[in-house]
Amino acid sequence: MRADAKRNYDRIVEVAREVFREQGYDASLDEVAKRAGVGPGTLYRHFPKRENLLDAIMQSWVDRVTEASEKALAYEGADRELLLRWFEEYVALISLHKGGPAKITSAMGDPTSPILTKCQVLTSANDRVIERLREDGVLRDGVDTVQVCRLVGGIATVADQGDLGAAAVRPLLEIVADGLLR
Amino acid sequence: MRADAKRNYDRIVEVAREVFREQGYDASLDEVAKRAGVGPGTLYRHFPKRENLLDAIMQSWVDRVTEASEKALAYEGADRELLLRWFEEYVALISLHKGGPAKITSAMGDPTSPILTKCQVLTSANDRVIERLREDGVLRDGVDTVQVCRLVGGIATVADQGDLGAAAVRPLLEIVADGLLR
DNA sequence: CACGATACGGAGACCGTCTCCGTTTAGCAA
DNA sequence: TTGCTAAACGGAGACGGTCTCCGTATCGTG
Repeated sequence: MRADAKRNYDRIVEVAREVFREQGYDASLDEVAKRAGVGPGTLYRHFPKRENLLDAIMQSWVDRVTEASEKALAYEGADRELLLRWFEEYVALISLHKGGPAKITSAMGDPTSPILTKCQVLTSANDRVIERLREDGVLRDGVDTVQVCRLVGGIATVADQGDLGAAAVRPLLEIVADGLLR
Repeated sequence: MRADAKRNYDRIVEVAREVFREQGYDASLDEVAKRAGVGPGTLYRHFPKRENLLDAIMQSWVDRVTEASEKALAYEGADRELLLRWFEEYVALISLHKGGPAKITSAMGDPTSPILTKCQVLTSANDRVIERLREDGVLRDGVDTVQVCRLVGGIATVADQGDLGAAAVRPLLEIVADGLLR
């Protein structure tokens, strides 16, 4: 990659992160290009689809994810509380941008999604928490990771779309947690 | 309303129902106008916002909703099964169109939404079921109708976006139901 | 420094939303 | 039936977003 290309690439990602946080995932890409001081052509060459840009933005995000799951697993307390803490982290992680919960949760079931690999990091982080509970023998029978992601992702999605705060989300997570534990 | 106006109004609603079912809630409105054989101006005069058109489409839907809740309440069996049957009806009702679950669930918390009144029909139908369970003393403490709508709406939303069938949705509903019952 | 590969960026095609306003029509009254 | 007016129509076009094409500029190597 040529030096000027890399400069533009980095700058676009940086600006896009800012713009998406401000305006959500459907912000204008020409706007991103303009703010980054490049032509739309340049942006679309580096990132042919909107998703490719999102993918690039998420590089730093994957680190956070693993970190969060490790933090949750390190918790020395009741299983229910461990699960709830993880759920809250999970919701926070996918809600960093407006529209994130819907985007990420639906990408999980779509093998062609460009952000699939990023989502898999999340699913496997979730899996570690779920496995731990299964080993403790406190998990409902027949539950799999994907189902948990869908349930929590669903809550995060409605919270995102309805501008609900953590206080409104917590009881919903508790209901799901209690449904998952035996 | 003049006769020709009414004719066009009705025709637009009819066509829109068809187009939305085919292409989802973000189908082109000019396309709707074209298929209805009217100019875009006519469409936008009758329905200044996309939501107004959705609202009109939903007139027949509200009848289905009350019917469904009555059917659920008439069920003579275990509370858990009653709740699950209602949940399945609920999901089906809001998933009639692609994008419906997200639209309807987020409209519930938005007092300015033009489809608010339609959603209230749904919330109060849900409320009747929840009240029945509360009277039976099988409901978890501190649960309110809105929370239930959000949980089930969340599941329906991810199912809608991920093209999940009833078979994948059922276990999720069971988990939520068990979390809601004591 | 020269030259080929690489990257840039803007003009513009395309599409959806929505408005403005000149034209048409319904429906009433004489 | 005819004439009139308020109501309704509908299409041209402004606007904004997406994305492409291609002539131009730049990098970095020989």
